[in-house]
Amino acid sequence: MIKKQLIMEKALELFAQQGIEATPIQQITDYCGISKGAFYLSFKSKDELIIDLIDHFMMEIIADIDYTVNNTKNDEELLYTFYYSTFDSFHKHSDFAKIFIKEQTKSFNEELIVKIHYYDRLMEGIILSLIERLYGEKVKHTKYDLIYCIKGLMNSYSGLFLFNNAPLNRDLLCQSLVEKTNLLASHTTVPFITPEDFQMLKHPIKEEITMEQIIEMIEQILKEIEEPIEKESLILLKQHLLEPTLSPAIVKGLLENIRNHPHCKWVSYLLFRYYELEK
Amino acid sequence: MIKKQLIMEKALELFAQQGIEATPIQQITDYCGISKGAFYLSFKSKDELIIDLIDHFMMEIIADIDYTVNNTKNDEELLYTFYYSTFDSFHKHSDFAKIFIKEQTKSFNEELIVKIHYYDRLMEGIILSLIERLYGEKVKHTKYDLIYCIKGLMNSYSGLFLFNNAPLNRDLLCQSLVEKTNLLASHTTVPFITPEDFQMLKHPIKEEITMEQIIEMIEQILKEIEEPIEKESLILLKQHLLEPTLSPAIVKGLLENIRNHPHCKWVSYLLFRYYELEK
DNA sequence: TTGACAAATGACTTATTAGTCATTATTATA
DNA sequence: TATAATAATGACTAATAAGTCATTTGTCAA
Repeated sequence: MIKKQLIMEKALELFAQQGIEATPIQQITDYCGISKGAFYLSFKSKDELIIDLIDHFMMEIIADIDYTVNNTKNDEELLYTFYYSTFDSFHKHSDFAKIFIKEQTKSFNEELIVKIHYYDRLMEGIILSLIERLYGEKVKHTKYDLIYCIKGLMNSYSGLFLFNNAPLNRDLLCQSLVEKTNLLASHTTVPFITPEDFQMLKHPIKEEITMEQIIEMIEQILKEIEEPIEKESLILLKQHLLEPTLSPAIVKGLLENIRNHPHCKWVSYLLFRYYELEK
Repeated sequence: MIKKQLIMEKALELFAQQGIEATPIQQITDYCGISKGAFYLSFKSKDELIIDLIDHFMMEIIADIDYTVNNTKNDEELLYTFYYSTFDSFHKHSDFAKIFIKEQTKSFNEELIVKIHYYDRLMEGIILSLIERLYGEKVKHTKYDLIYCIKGLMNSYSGLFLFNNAPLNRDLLCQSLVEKTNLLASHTTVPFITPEDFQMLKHPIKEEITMEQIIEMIEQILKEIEEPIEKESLILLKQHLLEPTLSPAIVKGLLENIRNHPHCKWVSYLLFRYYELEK
């Protein structure tokens, strides 16, 4: 279903320029060169389009960052790599990042708010595991507080480069943030957010995903993509889920095959977790 | 014009609950117990209401913070006082802070975007003068960078308390932020934002205001308020602007009279600056 | 070539809401 | 009390945009 992708791309562009509310379906379809009716063959409603956009891009962004963090073996580079891949993702999907940062909540439906919360918690989870890995016991009392500092810094500086088209020195930015993070992690003695506070902001980061859900997602993706390698890899992975026959090396290779396809990032991330191929 | 105030208050409440776009004029007027037509006797349009809300509250918040900072003589307390009065203002006007944080930009008209920029720059100006006063030459190369750190921290933690009705320990929060700010100010060696970058984000913070504009504002306020003391003080201050006759002590006293009236905060702030009664 | 099926179209329906204005109610004044 | 001036009303207009569906267009197998 290539049409769906076209609509999502063009809609995102218009949303970033004008805002979501200010962009009528008609304008999106005109921009795509299709009829208004055709839109409703791909999406049930405008809200569904918005939800799909958020899911698509947040999944991709988070899967990217998490993968990068998990595959950086050298602790010295970890923090830098984290910031770098985060800003890299924001930059790559800057249209999405713009609407996401600026149009949070509004009134919108409950589903959207829950979604945004969910991805926010996921991001916090990644940051937390990074902090624990880097600083361990030293930040026992300050680690949850540190999460909010990191989020604040990221937000402040990313706004700067999303809404200013001046080219910026991403290397310097990341070095600078690494220094700041290390400073705060090493010397903070008065944390504001305690472990209890953090728990209180409930909604577990987990949300275990079942094998059935993954299979369903694979079937969905199979309908959407054409590339033969990715397609075959997905089919094999699906069969392996139903009845394990492949060796770990083959599974890992298949996952590498699909990892960089935009439609597969999320599912490959979930499968990596499912098979615990990395920690 | 008490009607205008009523509409602003009720509208703010509904905006904070449902979002601006999602709140029709009819609902606001119903909530006020007036007719729809009456709305248009007070405001030319819905956009004017929004602009007025932003002006009213931003002026009050910024005047408050600036006044507090300028009247804290003890440098030891300065940073703490700054954070405390900021969060105090956010808390006092939490409905406004909510819509302001969440609904930035959208598509909206040019005027709004310029307004928001303007107040953002004003806030940066206050933070900058605070940093310069506290750390002086030591932060020559990092002060502009520090501004973005402080803004990021404020944003991160204020979001936490605006959208979580749990009571929070504001004293601890401020102590914690003071420590963080001091850490960053004392040890940062790799700033990201250079003085040149900061200049590039142009639009001067100044925007000098003329005496005529102040007089016009006073006349506007005189139509809106009833309290006799404030009213007389304003009339005397206006006369003094046209033809200086009062001693500095009397002027200062008159300004103190109006300082805490919601409608007068901005004008009193401007007059303080105009007479340079404090630095 | 034809007929069956699917894909695509865009005029239409329905709903919402900003803003207007002729009419009515209220208040002030003579 | 009568009259003029002002304030308030809400039915109405006009504009916009989401979503529908009868009709047209395109595709492909027989």
